Amino acid sequence: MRGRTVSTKAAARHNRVRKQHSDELAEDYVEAIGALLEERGQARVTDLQGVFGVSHVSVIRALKRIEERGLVARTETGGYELTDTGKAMAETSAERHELVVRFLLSLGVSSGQAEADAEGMEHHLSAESLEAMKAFLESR
Amino acid sequence: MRGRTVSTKAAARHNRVRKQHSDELAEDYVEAIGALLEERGQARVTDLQGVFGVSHVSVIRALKRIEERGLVARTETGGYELTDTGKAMAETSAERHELVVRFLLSLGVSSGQAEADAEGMEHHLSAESLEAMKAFLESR
DNA sequence: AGTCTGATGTAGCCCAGGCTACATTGAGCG
DNA sequence: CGCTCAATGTAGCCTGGGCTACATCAGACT
Repeated sequence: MRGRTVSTKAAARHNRVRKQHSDELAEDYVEAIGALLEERGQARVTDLQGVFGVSHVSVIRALKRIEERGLVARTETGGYELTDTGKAMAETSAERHELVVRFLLSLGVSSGQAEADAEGMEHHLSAESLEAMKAFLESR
Repeated sequence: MRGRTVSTKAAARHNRVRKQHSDELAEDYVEAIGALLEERGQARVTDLQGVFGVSHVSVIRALKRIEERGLVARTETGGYELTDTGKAMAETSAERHELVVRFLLSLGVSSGQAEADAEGMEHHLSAESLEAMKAFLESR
């Protein structure tokens, strides 16, 4: 039942997961900004504060770091827009999210739970696993 | 293709994911300690340092927090053992890990990648999704 | 006994992601 | 014109998870 080995490979995996965590926030932000731009035509600090349920200060600081990474930029009107890199990331992110949700739904998971689980999982799936999920969806 | 709504529910999900992250380390530690105890009969700071590839200081601090949460306890000989709560968590954790790996393998994901992805995903799956995966495995 | 080495622990630093409390700024309105 | 209020920004603090550098401490081996 157990079979897992306490190997040195665990260290590499552990590091990979930590790195993924540091990317999650950036992905969540570009995804949210992309959605806000589509729905409301603008993405401001206050909007994002509402989305994530954190203080406006946390939003500002997060945006600063994400701006430094070249994913978003300020507009003249005080809002935020996505750079090309940001747009690409938002698109991939949204597609991946959709895929994971559809996959979970096809397994019989309820809609709300599929959304919630996808939110957590989506940053930890390799291209290989995503392809496998896609193939599975197409094969049914 | 998009369809996602920037709802207030996003805030709740976001918070849930953050909480999961704070639990991940604890789960990883009890899981590793469980495996070490099985394989070597002891779990010391140095062993865990090797497992996770971090400094012994990080291990000590993590263990301190985990000890405060009642998951592990010091042995007379200087090592660590699992409390009943810790044992239960380690067991669930290991079973869940196994399940996720088997599930990914059954989708056709390669063994190494399944291991790696499971490591990241396993902390973000609800009981409902895990059940769905189990059902899927049994139905084939 | 003395020394050397591995394991453990402490002090103190960094960064990210939270927070509250306090400024500033600008738009709308009486 | 001036007031108010919402949005934004700054200062400064907390926690968790990293780190290096420096102390112990115990056992092994001359």
